[in-house]
Amino acid sequence: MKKIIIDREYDTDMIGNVTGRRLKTTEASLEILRLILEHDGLTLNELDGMVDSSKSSICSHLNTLLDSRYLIKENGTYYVSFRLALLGERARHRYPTGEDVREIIDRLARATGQEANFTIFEHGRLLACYGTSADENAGESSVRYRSEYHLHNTAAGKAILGELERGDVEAILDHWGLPRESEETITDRDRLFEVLDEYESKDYAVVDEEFAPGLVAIGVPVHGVDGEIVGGVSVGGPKYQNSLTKLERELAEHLFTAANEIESVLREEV
Amino acid sequence: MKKIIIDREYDTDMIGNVTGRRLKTTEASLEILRLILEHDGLTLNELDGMVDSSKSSICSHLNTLLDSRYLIKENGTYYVSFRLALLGERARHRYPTGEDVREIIDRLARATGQEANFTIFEHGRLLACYGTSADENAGESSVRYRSEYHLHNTAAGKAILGELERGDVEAILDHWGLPRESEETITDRDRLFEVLDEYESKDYAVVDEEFAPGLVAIGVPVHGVDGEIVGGVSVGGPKYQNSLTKLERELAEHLFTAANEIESVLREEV
DNA sequence: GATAATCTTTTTCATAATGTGAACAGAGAA
DNA sequence: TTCTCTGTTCACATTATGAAAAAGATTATC
Repeated sequence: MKKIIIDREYDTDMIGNVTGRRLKTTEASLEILRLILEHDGLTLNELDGMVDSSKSSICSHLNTLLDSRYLIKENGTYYVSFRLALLGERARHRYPTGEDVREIIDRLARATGQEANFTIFEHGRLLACYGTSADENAGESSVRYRSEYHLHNTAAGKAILGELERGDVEAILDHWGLPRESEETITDRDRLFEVLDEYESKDYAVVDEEFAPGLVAIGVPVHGVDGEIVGGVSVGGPKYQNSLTKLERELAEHLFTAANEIESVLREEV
Repeated sequence: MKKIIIDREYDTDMIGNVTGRRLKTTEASLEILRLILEHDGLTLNELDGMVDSSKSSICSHLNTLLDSRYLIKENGTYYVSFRLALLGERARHRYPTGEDVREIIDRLARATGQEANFTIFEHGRLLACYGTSADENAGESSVRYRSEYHLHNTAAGKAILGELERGDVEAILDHWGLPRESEETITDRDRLFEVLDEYESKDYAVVDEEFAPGLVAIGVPVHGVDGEIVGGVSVGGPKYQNSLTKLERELAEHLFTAANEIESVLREEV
C-alpha cells in the first residue's frame, strides 16, 4: 500500500490538533449534552453526580441548552430534542450515505456471505456509516451496536494507517492510544508499525481477532475526489468460516470492487 | 375540540420558558455551529461577517467545536462533522420515526391522493418528521423543503393550538409571534383566538391558503400515552383539487384513522 | 390529609476564572 | 513586494462559578 502524499494540497487535520484556546464553558455545555444523549435523558440530580460542578452551574448550562432548543424537559427530566435529530440529518447530507452506497455494501455482504461495513474516517477514528450482515433475518439495517471504532484494531482502520504518513499515524496514536479490546489487539506502537510496513506490498489490511475474539476481516480505504481518505470498507466474519487465506483469496476482489464503486459514487456527487 | 387539561401530571414547558441564567459563551458557540450547518461549511472570514465578535474570539469557538468533534476542517473551511449526524441519529430513537409510522403516512397519502405529513411538536413549533406526497414520481421521501413550521398557519398547528389552554397559546404566540407567510395568514392574535374557538365543535383544524397560496389542508394532534401532545398529522393539497367541503367530508375520516394508528404505535413503543 | 423530607430551580453576591478584542505574526496568493 | 486570510498572544474586563439561602414542587411518611 503506497503512502498517499497528498502534497498538502488537501489539508485535513488528522486530529483536530488545535493549538489555540479552548472555551471551557462550551466544553462543559457540550459534555452535559453528550451525557444526556448517551443516557437517554437525565435529571439535575443525576447530572450532579456525573459532572464536577455545582448544581446551580449545571442549571445554567441546562437553561442555555433548553433555550437553544437542543434539549427538552419533561417531568423534570432533560432529553435531547427532536431538533437535534433534524440537525444531524442535515449534517448527513454531506456524506455518502445514500441508497447507492447502501446498495454497494449490501451487495458486498451478499456476494461474500459475510458482514460488510462502510465507515467514515474522522478525527482519527472510524464512524459507522452503514453496515449489514448477510446472515440477518430481515436484511435491513439493524441497530448498530457501536458507532465509533479505533483504527489500530480494525481492518479498514489498519488499511488507512498503512496509507498515512508516519507523522499523521503518530498524531492519531498519541491522541487515541492503542486500547486493548481483545486478546490479540496490538497495543505496542513499534509492533503496529512493523505490521503496517508489511502492508506496503498489499492493497488491503487484515484484522485477525484483534477487534473481537473469533472475528477476522479485511479492509481497504475509500478515497474522495481529491485523493483524500474519506473512510473505509471492510468485510469479514467468524474465523471458523474464514481462513485468512480464504479471506485474502476469495473476498479481496469483492472488497476492491465495492471500494471502487463507492469512490465512483463520490465522484458523481461532486 | 376539547381542551386537554393534563392535570399538570404531565409537565412539558411549552416554550423552554427559562427564567434562570443563560451562558453567553455556549450560546455563541451554538450559534456558530448552527451557521456552519446551515451554510454547509464556512470559513473564518465568512463567519466574521455573520457573527458580532472578533475573529480571534470566533477562532476560540471553532477550536472548541473542533476539539469536541462537532466540526471538521478541510482546506480552511469548517464543516459539521459526521459525528454530529450520528448523535442526531441517536436522538431520533426517542421519537416515533420508524417504518411503522412512515407506513401510516404513506397509506394516508395514497388513500386520499394528497400530501400527508407527520410533525413533532416541540418548543412551540412543529418539526418535520416524515412527509410524503402521492403525486411524487418515485414515491420515496423527497428532500424536505422545510423542517420547521409555525403553529398559527398550519393545519396540525392550529389543531394543537385549539387543544391547548389559553395561557400556553399565549406563551407560544409571545415567543414566536404570528409571522405572515402568505396573503391569508392570520396575523392578528384576537382573530386567531376567534378561529380557534370555532374548532371547539370540530375534531380537526383547517388551513385555507394561510401557509401558502393555493394550499388547503386539514390536521389533527397526535397524543402520547399520557395524553400529552406529541405532534400532528395533516393532509391536503392544491385548492383546485380540494374544496373545503370535500376536505372535511372525504379526507377527515382518513386523517382520524392515521392519527389513531400513530397513537397506537406510540402505545406499543412504551 | 397534614407534615416532613427531598428535589429542582432561581436568587444573590464575592471571587476568580476565562472569554474577548486589538495588535501581532504567519502563510499563501496575486 | 503587497494584499488577503488565518490564527495566536496578552492585558483587561466580562462573565461563569459556587456557596448559601429560599421558594416551588413533588414525594414520602405518619
